[in-house]
Amino acid sequence: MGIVARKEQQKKEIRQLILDHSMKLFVEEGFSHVSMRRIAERIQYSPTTLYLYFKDKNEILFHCCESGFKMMLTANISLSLISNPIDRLHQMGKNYLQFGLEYPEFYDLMFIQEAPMDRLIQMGEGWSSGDQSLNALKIIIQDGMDQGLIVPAKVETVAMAVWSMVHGLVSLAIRKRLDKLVSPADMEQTMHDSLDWLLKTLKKA
Amino acid sequence: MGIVARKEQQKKEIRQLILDHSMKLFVEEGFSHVSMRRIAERIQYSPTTLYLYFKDKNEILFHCCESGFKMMLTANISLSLISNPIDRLHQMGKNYLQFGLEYPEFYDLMFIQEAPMDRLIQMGEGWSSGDQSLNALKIIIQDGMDQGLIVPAKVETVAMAVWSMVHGLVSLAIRKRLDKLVSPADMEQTMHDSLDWLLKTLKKA
DNA sequence: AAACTTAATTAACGGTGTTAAGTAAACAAA
DNA sequence: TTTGTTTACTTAACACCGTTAATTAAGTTT
Repeated sequence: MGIVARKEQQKKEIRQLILDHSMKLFVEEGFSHVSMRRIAERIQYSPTTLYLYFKDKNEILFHCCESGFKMMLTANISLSLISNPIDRLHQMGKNYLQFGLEYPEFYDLMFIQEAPMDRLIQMGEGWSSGDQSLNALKIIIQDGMDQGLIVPAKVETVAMAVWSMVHGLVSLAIRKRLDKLVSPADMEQTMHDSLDWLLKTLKKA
Repeated sequence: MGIVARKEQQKKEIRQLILDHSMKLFVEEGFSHVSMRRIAERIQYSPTTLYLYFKDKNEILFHCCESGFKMMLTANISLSLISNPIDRLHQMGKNYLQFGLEYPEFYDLMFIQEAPMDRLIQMGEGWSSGDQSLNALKIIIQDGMDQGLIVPAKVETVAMAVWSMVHGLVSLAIRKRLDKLVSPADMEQTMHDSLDWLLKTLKKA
């Protein structure tokens, strides 16, 4: 039994090796340059070996996606120090923008590409990391309403509105759609201004 | 001279033929299934013939993109009948959501894919259709502020915020990221609720 | 009729995700 | 210890993709 356990350990190690180098490829050379053959080349294995550890490319992307969500969650741990719901929501938004601009390739994978979602839908359930962030958003908004700081409304509606705006900002920026609205130099600032504006308008008068 | 003119006319007709069938492919089989070879197959030409009429695939995508913007503009002509800036902005948002949900493949091309923008950046200038919609948005917001209906702020900031939210809604929906927040049956309604909520919060108290 | 121009083609290159078949080493049973 | 079997991996191949170069066939000009 000791042998079979060690074998499983080795299998896990190679799985992780594949994922690690996949993520490195994202960051270093961009999402579009990540192919099964390139990943294989990096870890000095044949391309087909990857299929012994993952069903297909989507499964690899999905796991990289998961890592992205974990990065996002760890960036948000300091949020618990902020007690005021509005301030916490504001900081959460800032973190979201910062993450998107700092790791555009990961953001792409997590919120824009359809490949990882195809895998997710295929699995049926789960996506704990993603749900977790979403729940955190809903709870903050609910808290804000309970404390009379946010104009009351259906939580899902406001959550969707807030998330959509920050996602809209990041995804339009990543896909170069904001260039005609503001100069590249002012872009990041204006994005944060828009977030500030939302938070201000959100507050109960 | 008559002959050379007719030749040019024919060249334009084939160009248009390529674009028409490309757009049909989008609508009928989805963006991912549009390849040079598939387009060529549809118009009964060899794949390489396309390169006699367009520089590369991005150029075809860019022109399809342009057609998408024209569709959007014609959907917005009735806006001029609405005098109240808030109402006009609201209807503009509704039209935006409707367009995105009705023609997701076109929306994808216009606001999500990077291919058409690469072509645009390569050309340096232009993109009149896109700029036109953006200007319309800015003018409405400016009008609203001038008439004291919208809380005053920098126009670019509010325009970016509003656009980002509706784009966020559509793109998250298209990329299946809203499924965990609301059930598919309630999605369209909740998206409109979020838009309504924004317009309500936007109004000057 | 010969020379030239144009429009379209076939063949090919290097790339992609993925599957099937083959190989060599490690292990199990005789 | 030798035989059979499982395991880990590779090579070869398929069917696509965007794109370029070379080639053919038709039409126009001289």
